[in-house]
Amino acid sequence: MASNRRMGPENSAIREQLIDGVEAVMIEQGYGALTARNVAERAGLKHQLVYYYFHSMEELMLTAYRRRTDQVMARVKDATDSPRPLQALWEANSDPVQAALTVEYMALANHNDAIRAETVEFGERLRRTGLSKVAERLSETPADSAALNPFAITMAVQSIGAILGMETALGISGGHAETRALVQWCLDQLQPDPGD
Amino acid sequence: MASNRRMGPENSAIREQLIDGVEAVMIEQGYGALTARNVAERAGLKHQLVYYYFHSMEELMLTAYRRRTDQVMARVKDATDSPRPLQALWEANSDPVQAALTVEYMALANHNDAIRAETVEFGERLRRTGLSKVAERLSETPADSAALNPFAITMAVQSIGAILGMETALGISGGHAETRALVQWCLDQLQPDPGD
DNA sequence: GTCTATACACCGATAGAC
DNA sequence: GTCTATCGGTGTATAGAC
Repeated sequence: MASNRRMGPENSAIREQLIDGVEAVMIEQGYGALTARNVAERAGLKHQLVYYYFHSMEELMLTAYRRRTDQVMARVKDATDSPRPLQALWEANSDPVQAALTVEYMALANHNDAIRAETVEFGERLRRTGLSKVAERLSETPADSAALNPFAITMAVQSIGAILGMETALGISGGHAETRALVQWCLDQLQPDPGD
Repeated sequence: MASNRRMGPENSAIREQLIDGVEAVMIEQGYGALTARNVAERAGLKHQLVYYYFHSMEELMLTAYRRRTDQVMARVKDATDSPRPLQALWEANSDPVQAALTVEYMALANHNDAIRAETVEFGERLRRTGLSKVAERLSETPADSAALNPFAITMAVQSIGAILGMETALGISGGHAETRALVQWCLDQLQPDPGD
């Protein structure tokens, strides 16, 4: 199984270019087109270099996925540090390009054990991260129901934002304006804009 | 372009078996594994039969997709005919197997023009269909805000249900119980169960 | 209707030259 | 570090025998 092929260093610029290539192919052609030849060509490199820097395509994919989850996590942390964490989460969550990539990785996760394991761990961690500051702020406003659980509100906001982004990426727009208005109304009830 | 290859009839049982094969492969291995060989083998047939009943893999995929959208549409119509259309939509929308298939087709739609066109048309139509009865019922209850638009509520319920299903399919469960409680609370406010 | 045989392209992965 | 060359395997699609 383990071959004794020569391998390149982990801090190489070429390595990063290959990972960039994975994301480009993923966005432009989808996970089905993730081949060593496509990825390398997209990065202006020869396809054999993939196997100099990575043991397999699988390893390259997983490395690229981890780089992305780190970036998303950082963005969510920034959002929750803002004065209106729910508002920030909402705005950060409906970018169509990110949504298209998310769909692609979710589909991949459904059929690839390594990506799935990473996705589950990341998904749970992401929700907890988004949660803490939201819970803090939410406790400052009078809740009129036990149903207004911070976990649930965070998930609702993230879910609606995610689907809005996915649909926008495809070109579906029916009901979007109305939905944005509804969410905004809810957010304003829960955490009034200090500027108002 | 157009070859004059012999083609089988459109009302053949083998045709349906091939379409069943597409869905099986889609669920078990993902759209990346949608090859004539895989699909036919899954249906217990030789791969050349694909090209006797369909002009191309593309045509087979599109045919399978249309069969599925018809089924989903029928299910949503049933839901909206129930006494609590929103409640029915909610329950019909978070099935993990369906959600996994939906993710797969959304990813495919992002990179395949024919599937995308079909998805956009279907998505807009599905939302309008879910909408009519919801609007009707909603107008019977006193609305305390213009934000409670039927379009928006339908989309919110469908979005949260879809993400719940997708995450469940992967194995993510954090916050799900809380979110279900929140949605149920909202639904009960909007359309109280006549049985209560 | 269904099969064998075949075309040609592309895949992951490796060996070894430079 | 990066390249040429190569392996066996699999993909779509077609022609033609049965």
